Amino acid sequence: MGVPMAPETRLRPHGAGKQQLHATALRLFAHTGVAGTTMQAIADEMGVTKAALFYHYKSKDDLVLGVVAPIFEKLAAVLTKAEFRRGRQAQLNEILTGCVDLVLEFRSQYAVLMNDPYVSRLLARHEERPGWESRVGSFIVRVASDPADRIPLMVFIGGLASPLGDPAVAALDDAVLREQFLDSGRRLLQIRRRSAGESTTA
Amino acid sequence: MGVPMAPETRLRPHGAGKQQLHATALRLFAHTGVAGTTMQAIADEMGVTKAALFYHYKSKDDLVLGVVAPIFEKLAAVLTKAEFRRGRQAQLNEILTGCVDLVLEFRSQYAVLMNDPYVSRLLARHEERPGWESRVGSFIVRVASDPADRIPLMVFIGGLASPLGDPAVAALDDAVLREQFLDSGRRLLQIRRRSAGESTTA
DNA sequence: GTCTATAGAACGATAGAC
DNA sequence: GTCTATCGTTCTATAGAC
Repeated sequence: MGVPMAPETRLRPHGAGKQQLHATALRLFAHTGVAGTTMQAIADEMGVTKAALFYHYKSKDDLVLGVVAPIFEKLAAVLTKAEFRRGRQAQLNEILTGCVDLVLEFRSQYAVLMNDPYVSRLLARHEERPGWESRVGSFIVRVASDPADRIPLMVFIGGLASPLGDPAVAALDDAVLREQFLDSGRRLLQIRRRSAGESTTA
Repeated sequence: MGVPMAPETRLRPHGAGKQQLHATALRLFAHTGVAGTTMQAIADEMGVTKAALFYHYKSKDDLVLGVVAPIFEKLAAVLTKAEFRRGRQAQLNEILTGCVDLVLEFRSQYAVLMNDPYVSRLLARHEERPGWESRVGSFIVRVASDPADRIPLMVFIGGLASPLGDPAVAALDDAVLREQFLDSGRRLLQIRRRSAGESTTA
């Protein structure tokens, strides 16, 4: 899904911090893909030269990791928290609320982490990292050992990234978005509205 | 689909046709992304040289178009068919069944068409093409003029690509997959099971 | 229809001046 | 902390032999 180019968050050539670099890189990653975004393009967008970027990050992979690391860590936390829930309903609910919060907080970072092959391969290459894909994958397998049962969950986790690609949707209030996402997830995963406790039907 | 298959589809360096080229390119596109897949990599995978690829396609963009064109055309047909339905329920149902059929028939092509930024930009650049994104986008707007109402539909259309990334899911029978996808979509979009008629609640 | 060889541009990344 | 300049590699794409 395409992403609306932001109205140009240009910054002064000198004195730019990692904040703006992250934001600019993320915007281009979401728009052109990580592999399709060159260091030159990021530098041009910021009004600096390529060499300035390599002062802050020793490689492109390093920059990509810097951009996706925050949401990666939080996703891992959501999975861990869900692991400790007893019962399928409670685990699904934890995933539901956790992922919705993640999407709202990180927006396009969610799509980049979930959909961009460059990121998947980069994280898998770093063996220190647990490899988020196998992490998410093995979690899903535990929640739904039968492959057919995984489908709604995977549709939801993957589908969450799409709506925010629509500018009109992205402009909605967080409260409205949260309610819509949660409702969609509850219907898809067939979750009762208040199932926070540990008692489940399973 | 009346595709003229050569009686002997051998995979050795010489004699490989566009069939194998499409299949090989698609596999790499799905795995590494279009921007991250070089002509060299495709050639290596097929056991031929780069130059051989440029005999069949005059450019990389041309190859990409060749790979995604079939599903692109069919997606456009699904949208057109849905446009002629009267009532929101009937339109949603048409989209639901059409997209599910598309995913099952084209598999990873669906994910590449929907998720890869290279493809979106390529199709948008060709003004002869309607631009599939604006096409899908404007259709969604017609079905759900309120942005908040679009969310479930976009979650579904975008989310359909995810489950088939799991090998265990991809190995399931088409019939099982179809049933799971349709059930997921009906719950998400709140579609009655037999809503083929034109009467709706709206 | 595939090969070898290569052109010309763009890539990630580095060195050294300021 | 950013610059200019450049290195070595890889990219898409082409030319010409077979």
